[in-house]
Amino acid sequence: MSIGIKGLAEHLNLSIGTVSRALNDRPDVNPETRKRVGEAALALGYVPNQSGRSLRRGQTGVIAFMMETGHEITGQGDAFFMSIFDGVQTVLGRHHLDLVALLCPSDEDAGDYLKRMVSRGIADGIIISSTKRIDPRIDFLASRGVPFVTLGRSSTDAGQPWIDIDFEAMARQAIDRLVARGHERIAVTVPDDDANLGHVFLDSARQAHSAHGLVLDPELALPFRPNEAGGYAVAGRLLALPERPTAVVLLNPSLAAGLYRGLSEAGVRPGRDIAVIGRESPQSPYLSPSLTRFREDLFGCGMALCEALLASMPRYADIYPTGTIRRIWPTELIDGESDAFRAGR
Amino acid sequence: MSIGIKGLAEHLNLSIGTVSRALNDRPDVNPETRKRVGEAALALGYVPNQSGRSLRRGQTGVIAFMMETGHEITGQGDAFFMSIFDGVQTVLGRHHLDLVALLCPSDEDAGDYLKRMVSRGIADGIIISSTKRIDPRIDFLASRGVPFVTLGRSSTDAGQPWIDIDFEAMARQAIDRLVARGHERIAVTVPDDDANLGHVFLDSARQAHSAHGLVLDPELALPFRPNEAGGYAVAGRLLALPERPTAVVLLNPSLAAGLYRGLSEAGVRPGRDIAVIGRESPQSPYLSPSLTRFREDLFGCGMALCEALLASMPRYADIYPTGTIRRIWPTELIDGESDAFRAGR
DNA sequence: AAGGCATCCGTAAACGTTTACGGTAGTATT
DNA sequence: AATACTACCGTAAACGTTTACGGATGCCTT
Repeated sequence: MSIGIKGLAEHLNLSIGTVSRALNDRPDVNPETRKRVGEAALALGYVPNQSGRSLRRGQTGVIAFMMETGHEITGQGDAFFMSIFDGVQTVLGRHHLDLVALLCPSDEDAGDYLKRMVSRGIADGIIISSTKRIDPRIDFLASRGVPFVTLGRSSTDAGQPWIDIDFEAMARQAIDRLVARGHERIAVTVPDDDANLGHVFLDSARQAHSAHGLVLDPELALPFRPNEAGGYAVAGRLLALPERPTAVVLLNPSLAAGLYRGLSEAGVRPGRDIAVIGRESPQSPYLSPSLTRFREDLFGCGMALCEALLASMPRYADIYPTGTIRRIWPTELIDGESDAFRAGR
Repeated sequence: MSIGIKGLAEHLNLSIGTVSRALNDRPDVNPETRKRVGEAALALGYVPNQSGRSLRRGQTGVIAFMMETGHEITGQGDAFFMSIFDGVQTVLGRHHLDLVALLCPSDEDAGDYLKRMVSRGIADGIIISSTKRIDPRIDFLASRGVPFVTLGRSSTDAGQPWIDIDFEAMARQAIDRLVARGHERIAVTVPDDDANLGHVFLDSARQAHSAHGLVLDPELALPFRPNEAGGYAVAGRLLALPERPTAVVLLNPSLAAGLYRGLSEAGVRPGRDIAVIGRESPQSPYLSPSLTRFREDLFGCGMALCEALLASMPRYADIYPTGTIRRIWPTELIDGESDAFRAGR
């Protein structure tokens, strides 16, 4: 098809070795020759064949981010992943690495899919997200020796680096705040699958309750699907409870909009009739009444994630601090009006 | 690192050629040998090196879908891309091909990014989405000879296959319907960039107006950002118009929720005070009053997209109909209450 | 002037596959 | 029994790079 390094070398009356060195900015090549080669490459539209290069170098220059299409990327928090991608790509850019997303079909087992992609050798390192409490992908990647990092902890531990948002602090702060305002029946939301963050959040919420001498009614742990419709459904379930909670904490960014819609249809107004604490999303700044919510520096989180990955790759060991990086990523509470409602005494 | 075909061959006392043939299910190899090889491969955990294979075969077995992270994947219609992915992957699965997403950083030129990815040889075929009226990516891919298909037409035409949603019909049906209900001041929404669908939609809306002896007031073409906040902004701009339109047509699936929110804050109720026609999104089934909206079979669209791509690849020429496929994908109007409002006589 | 050194470049092997070709058996055909 | 065919397998070249090694040239040192 197009020209290779061989054709380029012939055209320049040089050996392919020299051309390769010139293109890769290696030391022992005449600056003038280097210039000639560069110009000719541009003129002839030469692009290195990545397969040949990967074969020889044993690396691809690509980092992969795995996500599942069935879960609706967006549902997990809209700008959430996009912001993280931006952070990841910022770091990758410094090393001439690129990012691709591995899109696991909804009807396929995530483990099988990952296995296929890894055996394709599509990437030098992998980021997996939405970790489950028990996540076979982790053991698999570890056994294969592929550098990887997880966004989210897991009880499946292979000693890999991870970055995770501080859901403990989130639960504690939310509960503390609500209890201080007189609430005793506080609903919390939990994912409807084995997502690890759900377990972390629920455990912490329970602990925070007992720290105040309260106990979290199991009935008040409402399962959700991570999208707007899921928030709407939560509103329905919440209003249908025999003894209505006076407050609710939303674990997922997408829920607030749907919850607001569901509540408003029932004439229940956040901040006046019920206290709501949620998470930052593209919609949240526009919600009315303004949402009291947790926000994270997701761009920074993406950067940290990427740095943790690179630090675990031998090739970049000299650039990034050694040792496996594991960080709990801080979250910040933004005051709004949605939790202004105080429970009766 | 791990075992290669050479080690496998030594372990079996076979030549690498035979092992390769056995693994690739080629005819001239003893069934028993084939079995032995397969078992040994499994036992030793052999996985073919994709770089070596690609180098030799000249293909990667991967199809790439390019999107821009800056535009917020979700913003362009949430489940929109996810449904399309599902369709694409269904077809790809039939040919042992896989899908990856190329995530162009928001701050990088889409053309440059694509150029890098193509030169990486990361995929055998490329799908590009969100085509612009003038889209340099198209010329580039054509000049490189990479098989590709676009989701969306463009005035940059390189003879490539495309699939595009029927925005003409959408504009026509919406305007016809609204005019029939007495509306004469109908606002339409258009993307705030050079997206091709914006041009198509606006042109058709104009034609539909003149077919009824009306003219579309340029002031009523409201620019939008493709997400919920964009819908909210549209509501604001719409209500601020000196002479308020009696109807509005939303081109993007994400707009309706934000628009509803904006309108409701101003006490304006869709279907009672203004007619609204939008597009299907994950939220739309839950909106109240129910949204009159256009819906497409996006799963099927993804399949068609993928088939159009494969049909343009010599390798699959015998499986898919020859010739470059270009299809306008039908859209369907779902009745709701949001456009019940009839303009005065 | 002979040796040493630096600079630049060519040679060839290697990365892990695939595949056209030829070779060796064994079996069937004349 | 010579021939032809089939079934299976090994050999080796090829894909497009990178890179260790050595060779050639010219300059500087003694």
